[in-house]
Amino acid sequence: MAEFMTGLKRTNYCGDLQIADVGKEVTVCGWVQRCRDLGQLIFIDLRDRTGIVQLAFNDKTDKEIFDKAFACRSEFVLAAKGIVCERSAKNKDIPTGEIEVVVSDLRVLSKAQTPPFEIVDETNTKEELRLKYRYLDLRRRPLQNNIMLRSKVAKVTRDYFYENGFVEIETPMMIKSTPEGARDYLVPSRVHRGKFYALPQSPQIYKQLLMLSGFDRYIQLARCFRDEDLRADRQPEFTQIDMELSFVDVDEIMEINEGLFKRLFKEVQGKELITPFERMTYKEAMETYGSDKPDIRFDMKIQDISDIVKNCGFGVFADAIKSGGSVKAIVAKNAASVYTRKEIDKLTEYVKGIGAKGLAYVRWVDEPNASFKKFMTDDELSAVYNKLKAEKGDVIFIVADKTDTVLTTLGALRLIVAKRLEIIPNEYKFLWIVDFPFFEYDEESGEWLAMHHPFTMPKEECLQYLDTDPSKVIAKAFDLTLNGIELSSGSMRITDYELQQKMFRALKLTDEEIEAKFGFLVEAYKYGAPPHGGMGIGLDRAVMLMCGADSLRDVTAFPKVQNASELMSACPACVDKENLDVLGIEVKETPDS
RNA sequence: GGCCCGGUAGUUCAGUUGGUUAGAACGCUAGCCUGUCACGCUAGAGGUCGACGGUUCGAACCCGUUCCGGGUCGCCA
Repeated sequence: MAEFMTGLKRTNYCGDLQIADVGKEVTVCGWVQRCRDLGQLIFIDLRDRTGIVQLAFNDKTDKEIFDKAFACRSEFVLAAKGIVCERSAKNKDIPTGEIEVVVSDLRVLSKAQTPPFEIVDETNTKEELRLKYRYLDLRRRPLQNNIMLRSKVAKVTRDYFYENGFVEIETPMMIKSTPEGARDYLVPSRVHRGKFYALPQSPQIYKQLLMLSGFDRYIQLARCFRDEDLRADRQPEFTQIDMELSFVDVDEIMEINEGLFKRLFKEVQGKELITPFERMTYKEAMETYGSDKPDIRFDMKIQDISDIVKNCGFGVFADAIKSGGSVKAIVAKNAASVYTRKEIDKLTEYVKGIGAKGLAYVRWVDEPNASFKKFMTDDELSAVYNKLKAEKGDVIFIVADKTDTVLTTLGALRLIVAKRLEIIPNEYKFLWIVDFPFFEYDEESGEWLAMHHPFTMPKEECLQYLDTDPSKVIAKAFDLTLNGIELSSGSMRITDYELQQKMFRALKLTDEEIEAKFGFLVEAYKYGAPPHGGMGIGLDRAVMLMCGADSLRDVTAFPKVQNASELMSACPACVDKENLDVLGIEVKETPDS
């Protein structure tokens, strides 16, 4: 039978007690980390979210309490009252190692079964098991720290925006499904048979309408939902620091966000960030890093050697250029010892998997040894090495294909190689990507689609190309990236009715489609709209990077796994037939579970 | 949906060419121990080898199917 706290009240957190507290009578509460039974002495490490403190029990002092301590096991929940004493044998390795609590009143508030895995900071236990017992995994120090850091980020974010005159407004979780973008999570309506709500992919439309209502600076820590496949940095539900500002242009939105990150890193990390952050156009990012979210903590830039090899005897290179593509390379410095023939073969398999036809390489151990050397003259080879500034010890990777393929392949390769060579410095490199193209050519349909969303404002000087050459239209859209991860995405919005109609027409939307999808929004803009734009910052990703975590699962209290289920509660799950009947839904196949 | 990796005690893993009773460490249980702090010492319990089917005299091991988890590509305006 568990005991109660009657007559006791917690006075201190475990981790807060110090040498200065010696002599004080305190009451601490927490979980048993570990018991050390020395016969006539027992030590119990008591843990709460602040740390660990040692409880000391002596057989001779109080037999009744000693026997209680003797029966304690890992993860029992205790309240202990006692005097803080200086230890005779100190432990310099832990913050509370100079003191201990000599217990005069001990309550076993809850016994505990042996947990399925040890609750320790460093664990090798498989994530699957830890996720099934997430509430136990969350007792572990690293996860507790991550979750508390996340809370602090949210707090500082609110402080910052409130101080800057933003209004926090909640937008609905049940909204109209819009067919653009990611797949929606749908919620069937009981009242309206056959109709559905959608969970928001972002509060996009609502925040724009709030600008029309005059709230001119809006902020929300918004829950967002996307029914797409997961990745380490992608959860189906996530939190976005969502904002929208009126009477501003791109620069001011960027500035506000730089201010936020400066503040966050200072208050949460104790780090000074240098602002403004670097900026790079989308075009430059793609051409030099093969990515719209380049990791600029290291170089290994993509270089073009098309000119040198366009007439060479190596068909793969020459043909690629003849058919409008290009030949480009990255140079991995001092990589020849790591990248053996076998290792390079693995990379070749990898690039084939992501769409390239193959991978040419030069492995320079003593002499440059090119995989294609028998097809090219010595002069041509030298020209390549000179152009790339390759040296002894380097490995050159070359891809020849359609230019897009070449760039994305080398961009992906660049990251893999850098990770393998361990040349990525441990620092924070923010980078704005600006001047995104407005349209994206879809090979399948042969149509130009909106790269961002159809309400994105094009740059004024590009409007002339709307009808003639969509590829030349640049959007007032920008992303903020950090260490190769997209942190946030923003844009200015179209506020002019005529221009919006023009954009819809450029996107080949019919009047019926416009009316059905965005009718209410289009109408709203007829009634007076301030110029406005905004951003959404992936809070989870930002916290992940600040924690140095590899996965969003490490910064989300109750995350979902790759197939979008939650292992602890076994969600999603079947529901009662009655519930379905009310909704008019018939499930054809019921899974066995 | 494609590709790659993994699943053996509570946990993390080892397991030879397919061969007798499937091992280790940690954890757990019990005993001893007055200054431990990853306490120490002694003893003990603990296994549907993810599941199903096949090959074989014999399967943790070989083959097939399937389930679960991870990574990745597609996807993510």
